Amino acid sequence: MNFPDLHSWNLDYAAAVALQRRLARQVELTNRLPERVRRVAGVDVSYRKRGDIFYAAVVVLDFPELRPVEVASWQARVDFPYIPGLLSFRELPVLLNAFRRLRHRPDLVLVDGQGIAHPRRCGLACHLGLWLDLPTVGCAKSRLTGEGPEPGFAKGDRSPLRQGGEEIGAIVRSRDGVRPLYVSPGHRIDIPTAVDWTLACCGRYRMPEPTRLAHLETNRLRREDEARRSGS
DNA sequence: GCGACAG
DNA sequence: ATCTTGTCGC
Repeated sequence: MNFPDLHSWNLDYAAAVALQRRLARQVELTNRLPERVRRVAGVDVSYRKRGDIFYAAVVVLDFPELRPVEVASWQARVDFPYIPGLLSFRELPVLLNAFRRLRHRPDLVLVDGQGIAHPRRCGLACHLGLWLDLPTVGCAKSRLTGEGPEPGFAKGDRSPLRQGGEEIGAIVRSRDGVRPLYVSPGHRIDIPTAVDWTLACCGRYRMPEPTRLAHLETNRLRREDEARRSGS
């Protein structure tokens, strides 16, 4: 897998928005998953509120066992600020570098953030899917845009997430009674299938196993690095 | 101008 | 995302 150098986007707000509009046209919303999905990956990024060092991790699990089979990570300084709608410009570079260290190519990637449930239909999951040329799903813990009714109480209950006339994702109950997830396609997958895979990857926790484990790994890395720094 | 706003 | 203590519920 080869990746261009992304250390500096060198983009202002208008240019980033323009780029997203172009990228959104390349997003595919039809299923292009292999007949048999054997490996599902989850990605996440962690950092301090007041700190520019980002820790990214990608965890690959086998399916349907959902056992971790490989972990890759990367850390780097990030200067791009958090701007609602431009999250991918902040987290994508360090994430791609973590992916670059991966030996096994996953069949599907679950992302902590939105897919097409984004003002310009180009959330982090879409941007990552396009870069990696892989099917991706956005599994966000909260809403960025769109509206929809509260889904039922039971695990698996869902309701459509819409913006204007279009359906951009689903509000999904991943466990009984928990706050729902905002699921939307990232790339090469449709909405119902994105929901199916999200639920298929959920164990006894609110977050799907791939992103949940990536989150744990990312926090472990940060604690480790911070301890290493204060001790030297 | 005002409110909303993934992580 | 992170900060941060105790507290409510299974």
